[in-house]
Amino acid sequence: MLGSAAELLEQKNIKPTAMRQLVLDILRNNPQAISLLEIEQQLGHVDRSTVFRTLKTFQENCIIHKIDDGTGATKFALCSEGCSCNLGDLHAHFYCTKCGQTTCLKDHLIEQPVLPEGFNFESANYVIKGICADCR
Amino acid sequence: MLGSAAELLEQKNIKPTAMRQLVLDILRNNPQAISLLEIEQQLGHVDRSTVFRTLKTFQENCIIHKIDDGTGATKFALCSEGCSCNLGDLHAHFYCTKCGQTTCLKDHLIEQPVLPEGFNFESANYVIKGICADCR
DNA sequence: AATTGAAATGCAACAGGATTGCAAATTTAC
DNA sequence: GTAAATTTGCAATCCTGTTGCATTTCAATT
Ligand SMILES: [Mn+2]
Ligand SMILES: [Mn+2]
Ligand SMILES: [Zn+2]
Ligand SMILES: [Zn+2]
Repeated sequence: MLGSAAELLEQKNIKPTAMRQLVLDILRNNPQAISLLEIEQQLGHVDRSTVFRTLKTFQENCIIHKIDDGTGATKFALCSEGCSCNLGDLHAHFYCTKCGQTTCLKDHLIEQPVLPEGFNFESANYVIKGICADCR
Repeated sequence: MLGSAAELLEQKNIKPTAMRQLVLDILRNNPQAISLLEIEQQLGHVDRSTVFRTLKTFQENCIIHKIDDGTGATKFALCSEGCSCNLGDLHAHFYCTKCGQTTCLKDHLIEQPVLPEGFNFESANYVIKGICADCR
């Protein structure tokens, strides 16, 4: 893993502002996917829209990917090194119905699906729901 | 397929009120998954919360299943005859990024996933995104 | 160092969807 | 027919995401 958040940002040609470094640090330190609200709370007194736009920038540059786990609040997780956010990087996610945590299942890659004639694949969101190991 | 909506409801031990029959008819006549708002609009002057609770009842009784296609608005589609909403009935869905339609891919069944040690499977939401046959 | 233009931020407001409390109406049970 | 339970309608609220705009920050240029 790269050293500082600033280094990672510069490597992607993103100006490493204070806010961006803080948000990225949270994402890096968090093993699970987290929501905008959770980031906001971990940071304390920050502006929601700034964090929102920060996350948008990160997504556009494939630093993080988003997961729609069905809770209504989009979750975000760090991309792996070398990720290009294409098929081959896409993986399933696990949502624990007990603790509400959302986990990247990096080993569970999403394969090119067989679709009806005329349908064209672009991307996918695969969320598996159940009870996680910590909650049993 | 069963005859009237009323019959289908009675078979599931649900009181076939006027509203429930109307909502069920819309769901049966619609080949694609639809949102609460779309149902509301097709019905004209109905109350959103009543439709909302109707859909909740239908879900609880496995008459319909819900799909979170990432648009922010939950979609609903009729369950197949004999559906128990368990593994074996679960299937993927397709969201067209051009026309916004969400389609049941009934042939694309969701298999029991291989999960990390200690994780327990309950259900899944698998949405494939791309361009549908009508939009090419 | 001052100027200036671009980028980022903070604040406030708004949009859209989901959800609830509660009273009125309808249905069912006795 | 009366009482209890269910369903409905209406209004209000919550929650998340998103945008407009003024202000600030930053970096390049003179
Ligand atoms: Mn992930
Ligand atoms: Mn379906
Ligand atoms: Zn858990
Ligand atoms: Zn389409």
